[in-house]
Parts: sequence; structure tokens; C-alpha cells
Amino acid sequence: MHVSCLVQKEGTMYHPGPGRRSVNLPPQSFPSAPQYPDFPGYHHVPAMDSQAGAWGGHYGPPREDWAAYGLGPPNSVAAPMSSASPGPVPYCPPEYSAMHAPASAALQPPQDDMSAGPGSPNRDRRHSYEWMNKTVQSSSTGKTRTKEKYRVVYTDHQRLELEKEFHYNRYITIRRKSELAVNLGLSERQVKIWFQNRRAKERKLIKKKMGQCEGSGGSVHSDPGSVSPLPVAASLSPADIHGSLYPPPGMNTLPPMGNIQQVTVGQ
DNA sequence: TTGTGTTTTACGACCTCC
DNA sequence: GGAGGTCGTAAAACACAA
Repeated sequence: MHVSCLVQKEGTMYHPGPGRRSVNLPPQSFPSAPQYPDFPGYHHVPAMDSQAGAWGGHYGPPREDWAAYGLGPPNSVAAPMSSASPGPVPYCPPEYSAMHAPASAALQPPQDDMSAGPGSPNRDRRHSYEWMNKTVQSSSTGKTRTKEKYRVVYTDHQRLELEKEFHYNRYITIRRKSELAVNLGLSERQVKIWFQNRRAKERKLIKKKMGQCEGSGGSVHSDPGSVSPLPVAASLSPADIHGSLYPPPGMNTLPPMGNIQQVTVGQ
């Protein structure tokens, strides 16, 4: 498979273009300095570079969608972290670093309202997460619904920061999860589920695009060793952090959760 | 408008790991 | 047992054509 095939298409996913769900994001610039001081385990893995596939392949080409976001390190939203020690450099593919905007300004404050102008599709979403403190039970089905509404729509700012975090790392650490939850006004559970859904979405997209590539004459195996067919293999997994190969292609493996906790807790 | 298809949250079931 | 993982799915939110 040629990853570019995937990237090209995925690039439209969050592109604030004329397509549906135009996010109307304001221009933002984020500090480019590597962050994640709390997570020294996310070192850059040279082996992944050599594989030209993991991140490099899948996310190699500059993504216009992220450029449109003023792509930067994902945790720029976490103002408290900016004051933390720089710490070890997290995993960051060269291509990603190259895309970083100059560290001219920190992330603007959550401007949920900013992008929700009269014509913004967000105008109805603002503060859509205010319901979040209730736990109700569905009267009809008996299913427990943790919220008053079945689901809420996250604000563009929330999604942007989550996407940035995801772009930076497919697996969020406990600590980052907590920080994101606080900074975005979400629960940790929501952040966790968002990442789960996001990974599922990526897998789905890649699966779909793999089929398209194959159908269009492209060979999935044309670049052996460059990238795993599974997106999870293209991400930095907790096991990668510890230098192990993860996951075996096509294997429904789970990240060693204990590793995550060991890495993130108590630092 | 309305109907339809897609995407986005949220959950449950089941799994592995500690 | 609890944590978080994937997978499948429900249903709201959304985009768009008719």
C-alpha cells in the first residue's frame, strides 16, 4: 500500500474547507517546542524513522488539514504544562516537526465562542458539555446514560486539541488524559473514549483506503516493511515507548496498560 | 422541508495485563 | 479486580441532494 494514498484522503477529514462540518477554525499558532515533560517515555524512536512507515509514511507528507489548524504540539492547550520543565523530547517525527509553526504564540484561550460566529456551525455547540455532571438512566431501555443527552457535540476547540494530541500520539497517557480533561472541560472518560473512537476511525479509514488502493491497482504490499496495514502499528504505542515492537501486524493486541501506568504515574 | 447517508459520542462485551 | 485496549453498535448531529 502506498501510504500517500491514505494520507491524501485522510487529509480531508478535518479540513476546514467547504465540506461538511466546516470547523471554521481561527488561525492559531502553537509553541513548537517539544513538550510532554511529564512523559519521558515518549522518546523519539529512530527505528521508526528508518521504517519510513510508522509515522513517517503514514503522516509523512505535510497535512494541509493540520496546517490549517496551525499545527503544533498538542499539549499547547495545557497552559500549566507550558510552565513545566521542557523535559525530554517526546516522540515527534521529523515531518511533524517540520510542520510546526514558529513558536510565536501560545495557544489562544479556548475560543469556543470565537469560532461560533453567526455563521459558524459551532454556534449551537458551544458549551455543549455543560450537561456533563449528571448521570441519568434511560427510562425506556434501562440503559444507563451517564449524561442527560445521549451524546453531545464537542466544540471545535475540544476536537482540535484532541486531534492534536492524537496526531502527536495515538495513545494518551493517564497524565495527559487528566490534563486534557481539565483543560477541555471534559471528563477523563470522555477523553479516553474519544481516543478509542479516534483510533477506531483511523483503522476504519485505513481499511477503507487500503481497499481503494488495492482496487485502483495499488499494492498493499508494495512497500514491505514500510508500514503496517494497521494504523495502530503506525502510531507510537506504549510498547514502542519501551522499545518493544507493537503490535504485531494484524494482531488484535492490546497495549500493555501496565506500562502506561508505570510510565505516567508518579513522575 | 424532508429523506438519506455519514460522522461523531457513548456504551457494552470481551480481551489482556498487572 | 480494575485499568484500558479493540470491536460492534446505537443514536444524535450533521451535510446534502431531491
